[in-house]
Amino acid sequence: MQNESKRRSAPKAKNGKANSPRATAADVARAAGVSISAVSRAFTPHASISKTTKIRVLRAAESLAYQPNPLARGLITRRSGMIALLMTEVTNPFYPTVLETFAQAFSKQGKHVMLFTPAQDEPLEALLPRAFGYGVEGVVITSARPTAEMMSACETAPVPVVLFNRTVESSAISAVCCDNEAGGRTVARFLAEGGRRRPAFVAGLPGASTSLYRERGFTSGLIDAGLPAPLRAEGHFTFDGGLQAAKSLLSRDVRPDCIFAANDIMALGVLDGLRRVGGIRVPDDIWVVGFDDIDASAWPSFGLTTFRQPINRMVAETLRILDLADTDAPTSPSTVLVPGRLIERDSTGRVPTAPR
Amino acid sequence: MQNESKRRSAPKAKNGKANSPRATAADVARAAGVSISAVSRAFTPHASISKTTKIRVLRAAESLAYQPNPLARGLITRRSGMIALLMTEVTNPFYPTVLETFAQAFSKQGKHVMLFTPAQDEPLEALLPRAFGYGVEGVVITSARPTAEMMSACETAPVPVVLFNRTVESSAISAVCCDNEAGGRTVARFLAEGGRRRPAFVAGLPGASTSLYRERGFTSGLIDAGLPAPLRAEGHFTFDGGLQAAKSLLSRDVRPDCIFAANDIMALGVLDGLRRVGGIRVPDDIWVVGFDDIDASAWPSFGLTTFRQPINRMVAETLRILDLADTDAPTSPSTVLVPGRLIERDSTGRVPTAPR
DNA sequence: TGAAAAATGACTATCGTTTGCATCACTTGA
DNA sequence: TCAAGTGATGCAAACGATAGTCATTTTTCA
Repeated sequence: MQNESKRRSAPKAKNGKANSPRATAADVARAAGVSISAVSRAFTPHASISKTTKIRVLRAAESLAYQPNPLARGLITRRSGMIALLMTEVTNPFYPTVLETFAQAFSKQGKHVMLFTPAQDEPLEALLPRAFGYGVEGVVITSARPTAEMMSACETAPVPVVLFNRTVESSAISAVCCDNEAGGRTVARFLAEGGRRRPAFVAGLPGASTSLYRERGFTSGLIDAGLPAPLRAEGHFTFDGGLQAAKSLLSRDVRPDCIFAANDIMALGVLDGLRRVGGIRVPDDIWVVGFDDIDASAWPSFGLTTFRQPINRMVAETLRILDLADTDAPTSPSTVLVPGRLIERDSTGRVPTAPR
Repeated sequence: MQNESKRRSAPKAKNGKANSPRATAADVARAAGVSISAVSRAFTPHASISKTTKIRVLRAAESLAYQPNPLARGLITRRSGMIALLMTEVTNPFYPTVLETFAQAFSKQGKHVMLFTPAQDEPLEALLPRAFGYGVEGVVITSARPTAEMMSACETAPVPVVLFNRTVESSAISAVCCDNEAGGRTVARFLAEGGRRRPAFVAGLPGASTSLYRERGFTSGLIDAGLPAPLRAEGHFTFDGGLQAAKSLLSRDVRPDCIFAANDIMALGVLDGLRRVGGIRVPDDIWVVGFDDIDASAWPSFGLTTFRQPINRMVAETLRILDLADTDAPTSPSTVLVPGRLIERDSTGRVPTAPR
């Protein structure tokens, strides 16, 4: 006796739209012939409820298209099934991919992503209290340089906070990051083994931890291989910045024979910059290496060799930390470094010895 | 007598984090010496409250860093200050820009974006009730082909729903769209005036309204100009699809002398595809035109002529509709077509007569 | 068969708001 | 001077759930 078909007595709302009256727990209880408590228990994991009544409730709930109201639930449990994602710039194509990966992953857990972007020069730390007000179950900060105020706000946060693709010296807050330093070192070794002798580095924004660590690893890797420290230019993490950096680097006294850019979008700019200058061929004259492995890097026009960040694994690690912090154990904040790997394409020549 | 300094009696939460006890309306009421109702009214526009008590409450609220809890408020008003954004694919760089523009615009109104992406082959219409459960004040559907079930779900929605960059025949639901047909026609006229004679079109996904209308306008524009209907290939809105489409088009009996792709990412693929085939130069032999004007189109390597979608205006129109639908007036759903404009770059030659 | 354990329902308190209603203090006009 | 009108205010009932307590079944297992 399913009574699912005729529930169309929706009265008109004031704005002229049909107001489908969402079923409440009471409705389900009535339909299933149980108490409201039972309904609540049916939707609470590990609650004291028998299998039979649970499925009875769930069946009734389904036929009524009932879902516990997350607002009401969140009001009392303080968890509304939402995760806050703080991000600033999305001009770098790396981040949309990150965003989608997160959205998908959370979706699988029945959680939803709430996006927080600071309005015109709004201080980032102002977003945190607002996010907490919504009862978010966790905060992921990505693509945003954390300030000191921010950090202290994070430490007193009522829910776990994870920095994504950012690290910070103070280890009072968890972070998930590709192993940028190792990445830089890998690139250095690769270029050295390829016989390159005059390296250059294109940095991102000054102060960005990613750029910093990549440069550190790169430089130390070069020195270990007996090469000089790299020439240096800044590219602000943008395509145009990379393009300008390439021009700047070519105007130096010694012309580099390889350029490592702190992210792909700059590396692509570098490639385009080199093309604009006559007589330079990639990879014959100059090798170019990026960092991220965004879609465009694989396009035939570029064929950019790059150090791939394993977004999926990084996201998975982030979820793990968020979940972990849920348990009662006083988890200490951890920094997770996920290894990446070099993807060879046309912008570099073959390394003579077969790479192990 | 501001007592803002000493409120640090935060007890430790079970997971070891400091639990800063968000101030409630009751706290503010106590501090201001008024009732809870007064606090509520102070935060409600047009409420019956005297100026003096209002500022007294607001002052107390500020010193306590109080903000009304959106969850509790949403429970009763059914509006939680969130807007749902339904999107599926973000591989097309057009959409991240859209996303950011929306996030920024809503942020300015004190609203927040909640992202809904269907998990692995989940039906899109299942997302709507979930969104409504969260008390979202509006729904923007973008980058998702609306199904029939979806449409009926939209019509009975308790809040305004707007299709972004999608149109649907049934005009029971509002839509904001670039004028795709006019865009296609503009491109056709441009190519005809440039002396092109053998046009080709690269379609996106079959059934996508954007691709459909662009093609319709393109074809009719060609015919008006005395040209034949275009050759046709499908590119699935992806770079690789465009690349394959280019190859396919070149293998036809008559080789086209211009290619219009339904979006930029495919057009870039087309460019790369043409490059792979020897002896073809752009724009000398073939002109290429895209649609969207994504960042990469302006990169020197591509220099893609394209029809720019005015994202800012489209987003602004969407906000206008959402706001409008808030009022009591029974607004009938409207379809807004925003005009775009052609951006000329290197992938096309100059049109002989100065374009008006 | 009996005792312990598990499941259930009824009830109540709570989460942090908004809001209808009643109240009360004023002003105002006849 | 009094009735009516106006605006500000507080009280208490929602909103839709969860969680705890307690009494009452039902099931489980020696």
